Amino acid sequence: MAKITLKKIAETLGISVATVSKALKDYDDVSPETKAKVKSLAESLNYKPNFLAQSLRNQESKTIGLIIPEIVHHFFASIIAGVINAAKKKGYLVITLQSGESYDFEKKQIELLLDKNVDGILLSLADNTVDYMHLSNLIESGFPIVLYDKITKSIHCSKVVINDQKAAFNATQYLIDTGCKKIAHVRGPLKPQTTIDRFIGYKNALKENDIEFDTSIVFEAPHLSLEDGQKIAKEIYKNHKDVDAVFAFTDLTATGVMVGLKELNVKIPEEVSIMGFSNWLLTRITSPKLSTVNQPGFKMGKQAFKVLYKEIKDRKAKTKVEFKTVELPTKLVIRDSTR
Amino acid sequence: MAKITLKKIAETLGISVATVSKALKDYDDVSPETKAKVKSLAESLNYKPNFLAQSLRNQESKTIGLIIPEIVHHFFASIIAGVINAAKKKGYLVITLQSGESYDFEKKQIELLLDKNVDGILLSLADNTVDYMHLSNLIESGFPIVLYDKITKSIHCSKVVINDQKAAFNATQYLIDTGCKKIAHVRGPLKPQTTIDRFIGYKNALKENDIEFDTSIVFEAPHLSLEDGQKIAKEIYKNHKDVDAVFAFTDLTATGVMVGLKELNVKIPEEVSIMGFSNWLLTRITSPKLSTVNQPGFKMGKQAFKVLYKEIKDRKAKTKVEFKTVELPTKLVIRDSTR
DNA sequence: TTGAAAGCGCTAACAC
DNA sequence: GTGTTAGCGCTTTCAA
Repeated sequence: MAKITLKKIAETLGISVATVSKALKDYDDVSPETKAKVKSLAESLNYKPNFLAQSLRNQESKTIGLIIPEIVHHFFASIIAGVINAAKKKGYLVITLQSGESYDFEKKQIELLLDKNVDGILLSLADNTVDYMHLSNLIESGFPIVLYDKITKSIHCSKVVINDQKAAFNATQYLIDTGCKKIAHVRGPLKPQTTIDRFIGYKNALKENDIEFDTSIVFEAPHLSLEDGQKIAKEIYKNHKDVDAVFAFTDLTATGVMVGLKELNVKIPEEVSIMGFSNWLLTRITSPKLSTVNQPGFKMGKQAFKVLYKEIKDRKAKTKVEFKTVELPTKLVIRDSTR
Repeated sequence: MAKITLKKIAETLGISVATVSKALKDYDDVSPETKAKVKSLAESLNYKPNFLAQSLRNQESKTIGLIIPEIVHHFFASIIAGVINAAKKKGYLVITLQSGESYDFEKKQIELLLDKNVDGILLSLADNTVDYMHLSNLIESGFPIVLYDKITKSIHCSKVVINDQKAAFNATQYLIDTGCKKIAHVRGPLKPQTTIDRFIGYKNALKENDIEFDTSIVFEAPHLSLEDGQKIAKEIYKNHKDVDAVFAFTDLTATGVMVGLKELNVKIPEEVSIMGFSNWLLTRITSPKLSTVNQPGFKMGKQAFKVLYKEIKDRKAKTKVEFKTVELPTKLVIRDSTR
C-alpha cells in the first residue's frame, strides 16, 4: 500500500495540490463543493498527512523530550506516564531519555533531543549537575524547557515541584504530635535541592516545637538503598538508643531502617516510629505498613507537560513568556509504622 | 542563534550545497581540500544536520515506537530502559506510549506512531486484544514490528519472550524437590499467553513427578493485586488446609497470599512455601523474603530492539527478512519464603 | 475560488 | 571534482 499524498488526491481529482491542502484545513477561500469532494476522497483513501513534511514545513515536530534520571523507579515511572498522558491529549508524542543521574549524559541527551527538533524539553536535573551553562544558553535562545522535581534556583525558567520543605515539615510535625521526642533524620546525597529542602522542613518542625536539633542523629544514606537504611538502623541502635522516631528521605531507606531495627527486636511503632517519603507500592507491603508522604508523580508529569505546552504555544504566538513555578501539594499517608 | 544549514556553509565558502553535503558525508568525489574546508567550518559553526529534512528525504526517522501495557510497573519500566539503552547505541530514539491493556488504545497508539513515521514498532499485546487484523495488515505491508513479552501465536513476526513454561516448570519443580506435596497455583487473567504458559509449566511439573493435578487448588487472581492474593489465602486456609506450597503468577499476588496466610498464623515457609514470579524490588522487602523467578526486563528490552533494528536494516537493504523468536532465560531466585 | 511558485533542509542522479 | 537540478510532502503567499 503506497502512501497517499496530497499530490495523489490532487491528481485523481484533477485539481492542484494547494487547493487540496487548503480544503483539508477548511480554509474559507475554497468552495464548499471542492471541500466536500476533497474530504470525502481523502477519507476513503484513508489519507494521513506526512508528519515529517509538515514538521519540516511548519518548524514544529509535535514531539517533546523527557529526560528522566531513572526510569525503573516508581516515582519517575509515574511521571513518565503523566507526561505521556497529558501530551497525547494535545497531539504531542514524547521521546524519553534517561540521564542516569549523570551530568555528562544529561548534556548529551539534551543535544540528541535538540537534534531531533523536539519542540520542548522536560528535565529533571541529574544529581551531579553542577554548572548550568548548557541550560541557560538554551533558555536564553528561546527554547522551551521546563524543570521538574529536581530543580535548581540558579536557573531562570518554569518549574514544577513538590513543596518538599512543607511536606517534610508536616511529616515531622506528625511525629511530634504523636509524642515522639527524639526524631532522627535520614537524608539523601548532599547535592540535590530535594535533600536540602526535606532536611530544612525537618529542622523547621523541630524548631517550631522547641525541640533541640541534634546533628548526631542526622544520617546520610549515600545510595538511598535498603541497605543504607539497615546500616543506619544498627548505628541508631548502638549509639542513639533514645531515638524514638526516624524520618527518612525516601521509602526504600525508611524500610531499610525498619527492617534493620526489627532485626534488633525493636518494636515498630511502639518504640520507634518510622516515616518514609514517596508512597511507593512497597509501603503497603512492609510489615508494619509504612507511613509516608504521598508524592504525586503522575500529576507532576501532567502538570509539567501543561506548563511546557503553554510555553511552546506562547513562544509560537510571540506572546511574552512568563516563567512560573508550580508547587504540587503532598499528603501524609498514615499507616502502621507510626504511633 | 539562527540554525546553521548546509546552505549557509555553502554560501560562506562560495561553493554549492551539494558539495557541502557530500563533503560532510565523505563522498570520494570531493577533493580533500574542499572536504577539509567544509568540515572545519561546519565544526566551528557547530553545524547539526536537520533531522526532519534528512528523515523526509531518506524516508526514515531513526525513531521507533514502543507500546507498553503499563509504564508504572517494575518489569515494564525495566523493558523501557532496556529499549532506550539499546536504541541509543544505534542512533535511534524511542517514543513510548501506553496501551493500558486496552485493545482500542493499542490500535490507536499504533496509528499515532505510524503517523509519526516511526521506522518500527515494539509491541506487547494488550490483555484484551482478540483480533489481529490491524497487526497482520501492517506486517504484510512490510512494516517492521516486533512483539515482546505478551505475544500471540496467531501472528507471524519476530518475537522476544521469556520461556514462561520452562520458568514455571522449574519453579514448581523446585517446590517439589524441597518436599512440597500439594502445590496450589494462582494464575492471572485467562487471556494472555503468559498466563497459559505458566499454568502449563506448573501442570507439566506435577505430571512429571506423578503428582495429581487438582483443579480446585488453581485460583484466578483477576487483577493480579495484593488484595487478590489475600483473598485467595483465606480461601486456601478455609478449604484447602492440605496445601503446602503456592506458586503464584506474579510477585505482588504471591506477597498477597503470604501476607494473608501470615495473618492467619500460618508459618511461612515451614507450613506453606510461597513462590512468586518476576523478581521485583518488593521481593527483598517482604518478610520472609520472597523466592521468585527472575524476569530479565532490561535484557528483554535490549533484545527486542536489536531484533527490530535488524529487521529495519534488512528491509532497507531489501534482504529477505526472517522472523525469529528469541527466548530469554530466566533464573530461580531462592530466598526465604520457600523451604 | 483556484493554482503556480517558492521553500522548509537535505540528498542523489546526472551533467559539466 | 563540482554544480545543477529535481524532489521528499507539505504550506502559504501571491497572482490569476
